[in-house]
Parts: sequence; structure tokens; C-alpha cells
Amino acid sequence: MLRLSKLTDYATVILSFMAKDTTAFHTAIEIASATGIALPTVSKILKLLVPARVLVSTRGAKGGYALADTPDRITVAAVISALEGPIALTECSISHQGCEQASGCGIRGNWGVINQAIQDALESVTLADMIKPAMAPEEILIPVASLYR
Amino acid sequence: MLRLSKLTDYATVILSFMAKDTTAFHTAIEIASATGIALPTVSKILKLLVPARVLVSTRGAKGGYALADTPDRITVAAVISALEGPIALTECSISHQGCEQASGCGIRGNWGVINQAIQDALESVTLADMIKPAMAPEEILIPVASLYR
DNA sequence: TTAAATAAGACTAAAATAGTCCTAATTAGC
DNA sequence: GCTAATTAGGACTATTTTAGTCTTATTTAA
Repeated sequence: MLRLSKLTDYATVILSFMAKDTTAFHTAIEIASATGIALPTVSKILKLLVPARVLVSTRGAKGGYALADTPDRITVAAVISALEGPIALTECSISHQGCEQASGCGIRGNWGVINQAIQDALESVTLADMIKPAMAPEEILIPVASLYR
Repeated sequence: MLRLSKLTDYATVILSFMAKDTTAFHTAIEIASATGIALPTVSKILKLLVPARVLVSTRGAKGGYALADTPDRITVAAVISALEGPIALTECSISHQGCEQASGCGIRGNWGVINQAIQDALESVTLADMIKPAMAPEEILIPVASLYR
């Protein structure tokens, strides 16, 4: 389905909650109860976002997590790659080794072009954009049905 | 990893083979031996591409599969949605029902914007583009590392 | 009538993902 | 120092998805 994992989906919910109060540190417990996502899951996601430089953390009593930057400087691309690894549609976009399609596969380079387009799209959207009021969903739903006409 | 399935990857290999001889009908056996992909797998992919209007099929002796249109009119988006369903990054982009994040999720609409951008990127690339000689891979690899700086 | 081919879908096995839990390390406050 | 609160790290299990195979039915040319 070309879809990202639930963890990434949760991550955007968590980050949009945190973006409402940029400076403060939030504990995992606080975030779990505010978002309704199970605590161990919240904790796992928060831990993944720290090495990716999306969040910063402080240990110990009065510790917690905070955004590493302002919401307009945190891109969706950064969040996705933190949770799912490099953004690349095909295996051979990451590494050219081990591709067994000896003949008939002169395609890799062109996948790269597509990957780049998607990368650009994801980098152009920031957390600040995500927390803006949503547009009417009807206007922006993808007309998938049209593909089958 | 925001990546598409192997089936879709195989599909592009199969279609690029077929695009070299647009008019002819190819049997599943012929395609399997030409591409090196296992026959049952080739067969499965070909069958998925027929209802999606990417291929047409003829049964019986002298039957086979052929492209439903010229390569420049078959988009990557059509191939992906044939094999993986609607192009939508998050569950709630497909259906707004059953989203349990009652509070804190004013995000759906904005995912739609991202989905649309990706959709556009995938629709703008056709099978004809894919079979052009690939550019040097080094030039187009996604600079993932830069996300972590 | 027979042989060659697709159609449909059930089924199995493998892999990825989600989610939970436990133990260690760190820090503020008493 | 001691204790409580909190993150860090990683092991582990269960679930779901995906890949791949197989069988039977249908269609058509010769």
C-alpha cells in the first residue's frame, strides 16, 4: 500500500502534541495519557526520535523529552527516516550490491528520480505545517478510482 | 522504510521487458525465463495487472499477455496501485472511519497534502521513462545521511 | 479432441512489525 | 547519601503482512 508504519503515524501524533508547547519537557507518561497511545509504545517512539535529533531528552527526576528545534524546522522526512530508515522505494535504491536481476534491470537509476521526488515532497512539509488546521478532507483525497477508469 | 513490495519491484522488471516489444503477446513462461523471476510469481503479478488495466490477456493456445497501452501512457502510479492498493501513507487517508485518536489528531487533512504530492510524483513517471537508459546512480542517490546532521 | 495457455483462489512459509517487559543508568530533591 | 522519578538499552513474543506455491477450472487454436 506504499504506506508508512503505525509507529510513524503515532510519532506524528506525539510530535504534534509536543509542538503545542515547544519549550517544555514532557514525560513519556504525560504524552501517553494525552494522546491515548500505550505507554511502552510511546516510550519506544520517543527513544527512536532522540538519536535522529528530532527530540532531546533529559534523564532523571524532572526529566523528559522536548523538541530539538522549532516545529518549522522539523521535516516530515526526518521523522519518517528516524522511524523507518532511509526513504527509498526499492531495495536497490539503498545499495546496488546483491541485485540479481542481471539482465532486464536497467531501472535502478530511474527509481532514483522517483525517490528524489518523494524525498523532496516529504522534506517540504514541516511539523509546523502538520499542526495547522486541516483542510476539508474531501478536497484533498486522492482520486485513486480514476486510475482504474 | 516507506518502500514498496518486491512484487511491485518485479512488476516493473516484467513490464520493462514487455515494453521492448509492445504489440506482441508474451506468455508467462516466456517472461519468467527472460526475467529470471519464478514462474508462479510472474503469473501472480501478471494476473494482478489485468484488472488494473495495465495489461490485457488472451486465454488458450497462442494466448498471453500484452500491454494495454503504449509505454508512455502507463504510469508508475497505476502499477503501484494495482499491486499494493491505493497510494496513501496513513490508514486514515483511505478512510476516516475507525480513527480512535479522538483528541490530538487534527492531522489527517495534512497527510492528504503529502499523499497528493507523492501521487503526483508517481503519476508523472511512465513506463517509457523507466526504460530509458538510467542515469549514473551516484548522481541521484538520496542524501539520507544529511538528515542526521 | 487435445494441448497450451490464463483465471481464480486456497494454502504455506517466511519475514517484518508492533507491542511489551525487564534491568541499568541518571538526576533532583530531601 | 538515599530515594523516587525518569530515560536508556535491549531482549522477547505475538501478530500481521508478504511472498511464494500449488491445484483446479476455463478458454481457445489447431
